[in-house]
Formats: sequence, structure tokens, C-alpha cells
Amino acid sequence: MLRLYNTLSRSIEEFVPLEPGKAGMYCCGPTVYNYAHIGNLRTYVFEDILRRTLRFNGFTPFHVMNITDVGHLESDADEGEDKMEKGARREGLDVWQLARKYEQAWLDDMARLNIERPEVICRATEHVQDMIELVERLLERGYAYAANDAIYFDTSKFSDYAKLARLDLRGLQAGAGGRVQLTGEKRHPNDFALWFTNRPRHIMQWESPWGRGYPGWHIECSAMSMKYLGPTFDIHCGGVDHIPVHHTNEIAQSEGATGQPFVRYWLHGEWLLIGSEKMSKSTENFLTLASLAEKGFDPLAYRYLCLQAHYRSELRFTLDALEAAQNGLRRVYSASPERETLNDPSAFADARAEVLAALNDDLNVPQVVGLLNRYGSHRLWLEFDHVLGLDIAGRTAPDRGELPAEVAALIERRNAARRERNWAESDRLRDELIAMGYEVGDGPTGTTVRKRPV
RNA sequence: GGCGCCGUACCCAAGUGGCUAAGGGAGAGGUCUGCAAAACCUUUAUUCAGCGGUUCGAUUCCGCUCGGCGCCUCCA
Repeated sequence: MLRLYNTLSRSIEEFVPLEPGKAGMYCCGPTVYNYAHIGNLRTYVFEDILRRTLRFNGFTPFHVMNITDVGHLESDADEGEDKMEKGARREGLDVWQLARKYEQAWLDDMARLNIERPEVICRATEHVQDMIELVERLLERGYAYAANDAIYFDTSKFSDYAKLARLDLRGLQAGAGGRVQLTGEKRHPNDFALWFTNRPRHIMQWESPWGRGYPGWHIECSAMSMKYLGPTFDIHCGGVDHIPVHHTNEIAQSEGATGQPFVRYWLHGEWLLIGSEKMSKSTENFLTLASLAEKGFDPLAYRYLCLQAHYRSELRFTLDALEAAQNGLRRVYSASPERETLNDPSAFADARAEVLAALNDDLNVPQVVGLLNRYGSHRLWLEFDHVLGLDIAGRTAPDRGELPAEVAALIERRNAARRERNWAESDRLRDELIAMGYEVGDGPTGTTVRKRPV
């Protein structure tokens, strides 16, 4: 039985899908105006673990993820500058080129982290018509009103508005340093734009029944998730930051349009911290996967680090912690299949059940990893690598390709030196091989050389 | 101003109202080795920020204090 923490109820619930054997999930994807940082990536790793866990439990996931390639204003304030436009100017590209460039960079990062590709990856710019239709329905049903600068969602018409985030709307308005307030032509402070109009300086614009304009930043997720998954679907994921605004607004506009419950299980991933603070683009205290690779780290070492903390806990990232993860992963890869510790079928079955119970307890992957390390069974690691995604089978395969001729020659020279007990020359050649990324070991059965797995 | 989270060994990090407080890394010792590396074995918190309370019993529940942080605004 798979149990998941549902933000909606603030409790752990048994996962029962709408349709037996299936699991529909929608996860908020990247805004493609810059590289993703490893904090963003942590959330995608969590979502990947979730989809793999669903499948491990016999559910067939149908996973939808969006690409936000539509520009949005930096803030609700009228004069905010759009991130896409800002990025395009920075790089001397047009906004469309910029979006494609960072979409590809993001896909590359996902692949390097061994994150499975969702069944649907959808671009906001290719679903503008769906968004327009959704806004029309909201207008028809009286949940939206047209002003000069935008079509707004009327939060006063939606009684459950604060449900997900358990917002204290009155409290929000009382303080917040004046940040929650009436801007533009909104009727209520919490109202939000569904479709912007009369903003001639904005580059990305589309025709609509209300004139040229562009979508508000929440509407794409409602339009695309319901298009591919139906008005009600199983799981919606994202970072914890999305609870109070983005997901709250998604629920309002989706349920307002359909009159049906939107999402059954809401799951949110916690922050990656750096220097005890949230990793964030705006404060520039962030790292990319590429920058870690430059420092010699394997992307899967970062994945392994993520797996050692629970998705609902903040993870304090340091290079030391990453190095510890990489060292630990190296040992997982070098565990010898010949020394299997769980040969007895019933012992294996018991261990498997114990690990699965930990996994199904709201994805307690740190517990899973702990148990796998304790059992030290190669078979059990391989079994759960379907969920962990550490490519253990690939990295431990004995036939990792022929050694390059250059390497083979060095080994031959070293063997000759060793036969002559020329230790100085032998050690020098060994250092050379190590520098080239190989592990060199002299044992009773001779010398073994292999590429370092991590 | 409102809402909320966290504080477990040198580092990262699970966990529980009562069995030895997981696991990984690092450190220390050992086996092996020409020396190493890798691997393997052993070892490292009488204690869970502090102080009170509830309880037969609390690290785990409650309260307070100290310290760190998040959201309410674009944000994974």
C-alpha cells in the first residue's frame, strides 16, 4: 500500500487512483530563460522518484510536465520587466531562441540525472488557444471580470480560495509590508490576472477575444493539465513555494471553470539550502549541474545526495556533502556481485518487503538507501534501482568496453616493470593511469585496471 | 503584521512514547599488498539546542527560551 503526504489534508493518505492501475500526474516544469540550478533539479528528482515508485507499485504513470516559454511579468506591478525578454536581451537572442536554448539545456540536465522523460512535455506557447478557452469559460461562469489592463479572476466568488495554503486572507492584507494590495484594476487584493491586455510593450502577444495580449502565469498549468489529464486527476507536484500562490490560483481557476474537484493529491518538494539559505536565482547563490561537473562531480552523485534526504525536508547542500555522496556511490558501484548476501529466497523476499515498506511510507528514500547499505546485497540494490535510478547495472557491468590501446600499452609496460621489480617505474605508470581516470589494483590473481565508475 | 518550518555525532541525514538512536561520508585501527588503491573487518552520540511540564517512562507529546530559516512578491 502506497501512502503519500497530501498537502491538501496535511496528512499521509493511502494513494488510490481515479482509475485502477493508472496514475495521472502533473508537475510544474521550468521557466526557460536561464539554466536550471541544482535546487530546481532536486524537485525533478523527487518527482522522478514518485513516478518510478508508482510504477514499482503496479500503477502506470501518465506524467505531464510543462515548459513555461511564455513571458510573464516579474511582478503584478505594471512596470515589471519580463524574465524572458530580459534574458533575450542579455544574450542577444530573440525570446523564441532563448526558450529553445534553455529548454534543451534543461532536457540535457534531466537526462544526465537519469530522470525519466514524462509522457507529455508541453510548451505553454503551443497551448494559448486552450488558455483562452479556459478564460472564456471563467467569464461565462462569472468567476472572472474584464478590466482595462487584464481579465482578472474574482477570488471573492470562489469560497474555497484559501483552502490549499490555509491562508489567512485578512492577515495577509493587514501586514506583509504593503505587498498584498490592489494593483492595476483589480477588485480584490488576491485577484490575479488570467489574461493581460493593452500592454503594447510586451514582446510575446497573441490575438484573443479581448484584443492582443498574453496569458497570466497560472493559467497555462490549469489549461494544459486538464487538457491531458481531464478535469480531475490524481497527483500534482511542485516546489513548496507554489502552495500559497500558484497552486492556490490553479485550483481556483480550474474548479471555477469546471465545477469539479481539480487535483486529488498535492505533493510538494522542499528546498535545497546552500549556506543555510534557500538556493535561489535572484540572490545568485546557486550552482548548476554543469558547474558541478566542472569540479569533477558525476551528476548521479548529486542524484544520490538528493536520495539521502527526505523530499519534504530541507537539504543542506555543501560540496563536502556532495563529495561524501560521490564516495558512497562509488562503493555501491564497486560492490561485487559474487559476494551476494541474500541468496536465500525467503531472506531476499523479507528484505525486499522491508525496503518496499519504507519506500511506500511517503517515499522514505533515505530509509531505503540506509536499508540497502545495511543489507549490502547487490541483487537488492538492482531491484530497487528501478526506483532509485542510479544506473547500477550499467555502471557495474564488466564489459564496459575495451580499454583504449594507449591504456593497454601503459598496463603492459607497468607489468614489465613489475616483473623486474622496478617499483619506481611501476608506481610512475600507475599514477599516470590513475590520472587518466582508471583504478589500478594489484592482487594475488594479477593486476586489474578498470575505468572509475564515478 | 499573518502563516509555517527546523535545531540528532566532525559533515550529510533517517527514526521512535519504552528493544543496541538507521545509513552514508570523513577519521582511527586491522586484513591484503613491494608500496599503494580498491575491497573486506572493527571502531566513532549513556545521547537527540536549553529549561520546565504531562507520563511508570520523552529525543519523540505540551509550554517557554535561545538559535537558524521559509512563505505571504518572480521563484523548485
